[in-house]
Amino acid sequence: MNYPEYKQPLNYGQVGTDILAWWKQNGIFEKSVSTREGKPTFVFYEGPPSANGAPGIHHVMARTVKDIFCRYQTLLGKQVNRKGGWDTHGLPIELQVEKELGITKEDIGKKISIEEYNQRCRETVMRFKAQWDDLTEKMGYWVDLDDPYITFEPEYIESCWALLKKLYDKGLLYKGYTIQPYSPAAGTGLSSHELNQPGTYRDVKDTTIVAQFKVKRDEKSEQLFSNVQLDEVPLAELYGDGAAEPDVYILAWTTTPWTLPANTGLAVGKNIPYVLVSTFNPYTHAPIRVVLAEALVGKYFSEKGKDASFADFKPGDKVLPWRIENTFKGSDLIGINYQRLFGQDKGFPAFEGEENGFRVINGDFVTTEDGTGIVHISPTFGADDFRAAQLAGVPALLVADDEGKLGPVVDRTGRYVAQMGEFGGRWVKNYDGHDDSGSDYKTLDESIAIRMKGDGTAFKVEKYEHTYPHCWRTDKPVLYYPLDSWFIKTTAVKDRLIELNKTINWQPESTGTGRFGNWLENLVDWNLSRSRYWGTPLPIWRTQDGSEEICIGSIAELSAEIDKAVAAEVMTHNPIKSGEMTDLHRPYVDDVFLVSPSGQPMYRETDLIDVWFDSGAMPYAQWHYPLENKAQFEKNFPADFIAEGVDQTRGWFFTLHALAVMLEDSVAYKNVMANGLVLDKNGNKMSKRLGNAIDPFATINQFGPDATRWYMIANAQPWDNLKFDLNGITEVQRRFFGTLFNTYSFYALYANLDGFQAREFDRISYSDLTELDRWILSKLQSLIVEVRGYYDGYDPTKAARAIQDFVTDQLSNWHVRLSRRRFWKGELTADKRAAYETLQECLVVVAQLMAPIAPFFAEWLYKNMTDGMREEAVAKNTPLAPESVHLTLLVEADEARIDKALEERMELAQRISSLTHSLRKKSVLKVRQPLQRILVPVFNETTREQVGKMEDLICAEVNVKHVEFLDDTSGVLVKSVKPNFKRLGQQYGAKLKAVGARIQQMTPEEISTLEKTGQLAVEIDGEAYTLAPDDVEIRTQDLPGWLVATDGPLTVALDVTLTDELRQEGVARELVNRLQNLRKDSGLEVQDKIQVTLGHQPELEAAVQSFGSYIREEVQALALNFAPDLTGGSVLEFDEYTVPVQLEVANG
RNA sequence: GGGCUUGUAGCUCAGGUGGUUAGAGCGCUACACUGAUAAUGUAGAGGUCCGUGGUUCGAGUCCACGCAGGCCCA
Repeated sequence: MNYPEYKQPLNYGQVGTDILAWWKQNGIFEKSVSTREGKPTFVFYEGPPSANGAPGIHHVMARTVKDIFCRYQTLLGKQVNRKGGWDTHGLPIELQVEKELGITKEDIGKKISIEEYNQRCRETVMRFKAQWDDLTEKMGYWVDLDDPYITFEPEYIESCWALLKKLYDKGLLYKGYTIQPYSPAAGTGLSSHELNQPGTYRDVKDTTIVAQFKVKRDEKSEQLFSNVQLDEVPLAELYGDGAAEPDVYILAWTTTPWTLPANTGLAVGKNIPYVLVSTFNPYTHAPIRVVLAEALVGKYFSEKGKDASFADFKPGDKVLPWRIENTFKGSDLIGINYQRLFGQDKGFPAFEGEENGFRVINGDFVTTEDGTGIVHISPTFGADDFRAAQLAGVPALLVADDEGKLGPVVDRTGRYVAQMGEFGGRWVKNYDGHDDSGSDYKTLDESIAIRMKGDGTAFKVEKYEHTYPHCWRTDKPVLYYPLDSWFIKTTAVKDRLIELNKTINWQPESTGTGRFGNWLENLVDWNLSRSRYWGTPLPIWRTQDGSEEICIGSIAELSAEIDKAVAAEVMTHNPIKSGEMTDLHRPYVDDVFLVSPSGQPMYRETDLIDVWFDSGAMPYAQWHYPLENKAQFEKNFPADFIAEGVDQTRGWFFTLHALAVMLEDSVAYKNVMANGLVLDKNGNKMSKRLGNAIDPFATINQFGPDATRWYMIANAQPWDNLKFDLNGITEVQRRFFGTLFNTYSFYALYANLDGFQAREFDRISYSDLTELDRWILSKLQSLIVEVRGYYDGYDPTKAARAIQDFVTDQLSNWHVRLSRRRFWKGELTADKRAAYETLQECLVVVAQLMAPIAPFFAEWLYKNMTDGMREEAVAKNTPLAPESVHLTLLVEADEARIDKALEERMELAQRISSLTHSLRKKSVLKVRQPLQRILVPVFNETTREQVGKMEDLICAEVNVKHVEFLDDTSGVLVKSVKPNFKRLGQQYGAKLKAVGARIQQMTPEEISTLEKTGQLAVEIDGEAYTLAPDDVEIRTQDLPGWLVATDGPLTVALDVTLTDELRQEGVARELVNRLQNLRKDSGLEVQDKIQVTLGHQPELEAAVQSFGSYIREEVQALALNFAPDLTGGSVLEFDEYTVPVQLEVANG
């Protein structure tokens, strides 16, 4: 047997297992790299996963994408090294350890030492490595698992240090502060993760204030004082005689009144409309004018008070009279100065830069959803505030502490500092748990509100319920508070980041230009600091006062510095030299003290660095570069290709890019694919909690890795979210893999029967092939071009769909179906050889094309198809010499064999066949009943010629004797016209409707005139038009007296006349069919010869009389006789009668 | 709240540069076929192309504003 045969259905899981074992045994992955030694490289970076949890089905998705392009490039002959990696640091690991130990961060250093804690993290982080490795293998992801980079290893950390020092030396590493969520009661900053804990956001009732900020009258603000409206109505008329001109205030709302004394700016939206309103202060009843967003006027002023009499207003009236005086845009207000709410005159401190504060600035976050459309800015207590103020050059209110160090007006315990006048020492919120139950107890917010009411600077004070984040540990409200951090000055290279990003090929493009591009446009400095324990320590040592510092770039450098410290008696000995310190993590680095040039001791900054730095540093650190392996690094930088989930856009994709630009002035990757999420079949996120997570192992086990991968890739484009439905895999398995398997089985069955073995040489020459063979080979070449194009363009979905359509629609359902007789009939003729060779070529090429996506099945198919050819191939070193499809070179399309005309006329044949089948169906004539002819109307020679060439094929497929053509001259065609709107629209524009209607009314005579003379004069609405043939599409509508079917311009008519001969042939074919069934039911092999005896039946006898030899040949009968007295045996059932039959296997 | 993204048949998806009758596969119904048979063929049912406005002779397609889902960021 030349070709292995398999039982139906094929066990795809088993194919995966078997091929995997074979790969391992023969080191195929290693060979796929080593056999490409010296060839051009394709550089791929593995984004390191974290092995502290079990892998999920979405990892199969992401890794399939990676694998596809690495395998494809290998097929192109490139060398693709794939170094694996593990991400080992970070918060999720710490949290997991804390959960398992039942501790919190506060217990670290108390209940458990940092050393023990980090040891636990180190053990935990690789806990699921075995499962990950198992999945990697089973899903067929080829990556080097033996020599991965691991981010917690000293060499890796040392590389990170070296890179940090490079940045430090370039002046790109600095210490500053940002506004972060902070828990005063716990004395610690909170990560966004901690803020996202369930229950942190709670509804609270706070005192809120709409504050009035008094505008300073100057050039900028003059527009608020003198304008048309006000001039028209004398003041006296409004407020009574002798009234002074009212002050103008800007209104701003806050839910945190305690931040008002720290206000230094007001933000407006540039394009938001604002109004100036005359009214009274509801508490002091003083006449005032206020500025607020037009959209929010209704929130503060009732309809009743609109344009009401000001003179009649009396203190105590509920309804405030008001009138709009003027409108402005936000941009008009920017730059206006106002008076500080709690100024030095009221006993509050002066501060640096004060002269630049108390201005109206732009804030792109300002909305008119709530408040007044103007946002009070206190740069030390809000992230937006901080940014907007920084952009506008508005200072923060900072005061000096006892040591002269500047800080915000709230200390780290949550109290106002002493300088804060009458409020000095007050708690911002109740962080110390003091008794606040007394009836005369006032919160700070309330005290401030009372004071402001008295000052006439409060426009509205009310309790308001809103959601506010709380510390998950202390249950106290979070403060947004300035905290020290180390930053990488990414903003310094912003333009270069943007410029180089434009050279990166993003798939999909919108992620690169949109999500990533916008992120770069709005770049802020990269906050590196993390106040944690398990991570890469920041290698910076500082003196107590921060005046001297050093950034360490290697272990050797650290050791040398320690020596200096030992000499200065800051350290007793050098733990690196003594071998005590082999790990660069905390706490060991914290126990290292260095000495500054001026002799001061230096302590390490206790921060760890952002884990994203770890992964972004992998192009360098995976080779322990820049400390060694320069050549290795340069050979593998930048990457040709990376792929991860779209959620990595601001994670790994960014850190890779940022570091590459800052360190190498280069992109880190040339092509990048951002794949979407894997959701459950209803479009919900998968989660273990909801129980809708798919187990990747069970899935691969059940369906095999190939169907799983194929489904994921073919169903939706990788960058779209995938609604993962196991039924989809079943469908892929049945429709695609099932069909492909059947096609192979079909080939194997008959090739083995014939003892046929395909060879690379000694094949039927191309020119001797039939149209059908040349057609599928032409389609195959077109497919190669198409699929290569899709892979080259990083579009695996289209590649998969093209392969799938070729296999199911073209190869299986047309070529093989029409070729079946060629395979099962008679001796191994040249035509039969041609059929085998054609199918063989198609299957081998399909195996290659599908190999990147379905590596196991492709291997199975390739080996089954070519193992018998291997020996000769190896001897002659031909393309089929490699033992594995993954070691081959992807076939190039032979463009000379692409015959577009042939492809077109085959499509015509397919459509004509389909139409004929549908006609048979309508007249209830089964395909087994031969018919005399079909009629095809043709309007031009080309169509006639094309269909003519396909006549035999069409006849065979639809079982008719002839295809006849009907041309125009016959005069029997009834035609119809359809307006060509595209052309008409361009020509007639608005007149198109009338012209179109007129065309649809064209008479047969007019159609004929248009066709013959090439033009037609018509009158529409009294105007004369001349129609050209291109203006319409002419098609056959009907053939009177015939049964017709149409498909666009194509029409087919079927001759349903039955002659005696046709009838007899029909009976003969029925008989063949019944006998074939009987053969099959009797369990005969395809090659068994038989002897048949039939009972007496006139119609059958007549049919046998005329078509005996045909019948005998079809059913492989040596004899076919009638016996009038035949009894027993089987019975053949025909439409109208039954006949006894005896079937014997003939000997010999 | 912002950025990006998706929305077309029961389900999964196609639908260059606008062209009047919006397609495919699966599923469903009916019939046929039965030496690829857990396959195949033919026919049928199934659509406010998320909504509203606009541009246009003409919008699934272009524009604006919304709605819903998703991701990231505040």
